[in-house]
Amino acid sequence: MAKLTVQDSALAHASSSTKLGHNFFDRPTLTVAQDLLGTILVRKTKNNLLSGMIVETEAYLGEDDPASHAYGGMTPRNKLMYGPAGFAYIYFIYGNHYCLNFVTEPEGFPAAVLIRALQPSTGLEQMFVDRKGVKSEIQLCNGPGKLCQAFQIDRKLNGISLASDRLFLLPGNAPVQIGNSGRIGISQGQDRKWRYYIKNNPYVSNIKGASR
DNA sequence: TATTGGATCGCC
DNA sequence: GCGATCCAATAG
Repeated sequence: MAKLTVQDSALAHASSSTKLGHNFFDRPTLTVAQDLLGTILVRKTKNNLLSGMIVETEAYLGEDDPASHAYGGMTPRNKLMYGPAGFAYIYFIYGNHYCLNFVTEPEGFPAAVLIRALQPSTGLEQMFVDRKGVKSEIQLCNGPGKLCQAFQIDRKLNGISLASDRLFLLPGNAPVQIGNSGRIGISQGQDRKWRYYIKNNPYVSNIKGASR
């Protein structure tokens, strides 16, 4: 592992009291999606410590949201969305990529927040290895599939608790300016402007036509 | 069992 | 702009 800075060491030894806990996630999903902006995602593997600031999220909310996996009711795949808040829901998409979500709201109500982009802060050297071919920091985590590749997140972590030491969140350091828009890559539900991002942050995913 | 299309990405 | 590539969900 690369040498750690003082700040990285603090991440590595984050106590359970500093992590965002169940009561952070067990709230209205649109609130959580916005409050996640500026928080720090931490990933620990056997050999690596990785972290980054969340700069873009999307909310998927209820069985009547036509863009949600929970649209039309519970299935084996979306079952986690109905479970208690504070767990990771990770799925495989388009035959190539994983997407990371955090389950929100009380048990029984299906909802989650998709993490769409991060500003990487720890472990960039390893991220460049895993994101083969990427040239600039900007491209490491500026998309939901990209950040899963950079953070070594796949189906093995599906259902993991965010109180675990392998994947957790720390509070942000400063308030952020929030913008919003329709969600990306969906064919229905564009009337719900449930994508949130940090204004003027260069690590937000670059989608043609999406507002900045 | 077969078919369809997807909360994406990277190359053309 | 389009193909890759796998799998969940649904229909038959």
